[in-house]
Amino acid sequence: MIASATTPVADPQSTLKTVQDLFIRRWGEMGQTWGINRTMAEIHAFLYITALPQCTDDVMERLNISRGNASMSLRALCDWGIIRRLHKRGERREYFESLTDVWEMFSIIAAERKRREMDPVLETIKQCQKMLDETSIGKTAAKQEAVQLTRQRLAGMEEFMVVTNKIFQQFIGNARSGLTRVVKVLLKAF
Amino acid sequence: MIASATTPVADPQSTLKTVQDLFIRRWGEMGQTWGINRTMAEIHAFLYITALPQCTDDVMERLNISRGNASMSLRALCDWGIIRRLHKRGERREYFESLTDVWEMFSIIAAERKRREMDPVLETIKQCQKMLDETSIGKTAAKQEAVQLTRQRLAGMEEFMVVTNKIFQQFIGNARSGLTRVVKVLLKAF
DNA sequence: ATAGTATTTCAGTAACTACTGAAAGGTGAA
DNA sequence: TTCACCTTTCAGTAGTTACTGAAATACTAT
Repeated sequence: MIASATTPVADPQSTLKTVQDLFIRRWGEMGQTWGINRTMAEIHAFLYITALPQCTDDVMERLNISRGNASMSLRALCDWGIIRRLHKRGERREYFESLTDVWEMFSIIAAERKRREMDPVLETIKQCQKMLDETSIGKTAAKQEAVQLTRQRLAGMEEFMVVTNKIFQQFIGNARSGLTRVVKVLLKAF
Repeated sequence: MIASATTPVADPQSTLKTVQDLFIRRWGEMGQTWGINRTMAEIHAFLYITALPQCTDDVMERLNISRGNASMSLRALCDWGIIRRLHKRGERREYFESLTDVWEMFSIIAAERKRREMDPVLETIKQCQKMLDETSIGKTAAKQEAVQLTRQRLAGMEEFMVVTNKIFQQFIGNARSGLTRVVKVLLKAF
C-alpha cells in the first residue's frame, strides 16, 4: 500500500492517465490563483490534455464531480470560448473539445479580462480626474497640496494602464503570430 | 436624504475623499478577480491614491475594518513589497506608504506570480514528458495514438510557457525603463 | 522596572463560493 | 405522441475564505 503510493507501478495501461492527472491537478491549482475556480480549470485541462472529445459523463467520472457541476462548468467554459460543443453523427449525447492553439486561448482570455477589468479602471480614473478638475477652487493650501498629490497618482496609474492596454491590443487578435512576433522583437531588442 | 445620496453636494472639503473612495472601490473590485482579496487591494489603493503615509488607525477608519484585519493585510502587502513601513521621528506608531512607481509595483507582482504559478506548471510539463518517454513501449495502436496526442498537447503548452516566461523576464528587473522600452519597440514594430 | 501605547495573533464566526442530487425541461427516434 | 435518454436548473448544504474583537505580546519613554 505504501509502496504503491510512493512508487506507482510502471503499468503501461495507466501511465498515460497518471501523466494526464498530474497535468490536470497543476492546471487546476494555477487557475485558482488567477480567479478561475479549480473545477473549471481542471475540466479544461482534461479536455486539452487528452486531445479527444469527451462527453459529460467522461468528465464526471474522471474528475469525480456531480452532473450539475459538470454541466454548469462546461457551459461556462463554452461561454468563455475556450472549449467547444461537438455533435457526433448518430449520437445523442454532446461531446466537448478544447481549442488546440494555446496562443489563441490566451488571446481570448486576455481580451475578456481586459474588457472586464482594465477598461472599468481606466474609466474610473478618467472620471476621478474630471471630478478633481471641476472642483479645484477655493481651498486651503494643505488641501490643494493633497489634491495635487492625488492628481499625480491618478496620472501615474493612467499612463500605466494606457500602455498596458496597447500591449494587450497587440496580443489580442494576432494570437500566435502576434505573440511570436512580439517575442522575436523583444529578444532582439534586449 | 435622497437628494444628498444621488447628487452629493459639491463640497470642496469632501470632493477629494469622494474621488479617492471611487478609485479605492474600483481597485478593490479588480483585485478580487485577480485572486487578491478585496480588502488588501483597497488598502493598497488607499495608500497609493492619497500619496501620504497613513497609520493603522487611518486605514481602519477609512475602510471600516477591524484592527486585526488591517494589521494582517498591511503585513501581507509589506511581504509582497508593494508598500513600505515608515517610522516617523518621535512617533510611536508606524506609518505605511505605497511604492510610487506603478511599473515597479507591476514588476514585483509579475515576478512573484511567475515564480509561484508559471514555474511549477513548466516543471510539471517536463515531468509529464519524461514519464511518457520512459514508458512508451509495448502497447496497442490505440494507446500509442492517445499517448502521441497527449505528447503534442504537452509540447504546445510548453512552447507557450517558455515564450511567456521570456516576456516576463524582460519586464521583471527592468521595471519602468524596461517596460517603456518594450512598449516603444512594440509600438514601432506593429 | 513600570506604565502606557502600538502591534500581532488567533479562536470563533460571518460571509461567500462551490458542489451535489434530484426534479424539471428538452430533444430526436419510432 | 410517446418513450428513452440527455441536459439544465436550482434549493439546500458543504467547504472555504475573510473578518472581528479581545487577549497576548512588544516596544519606548520615564
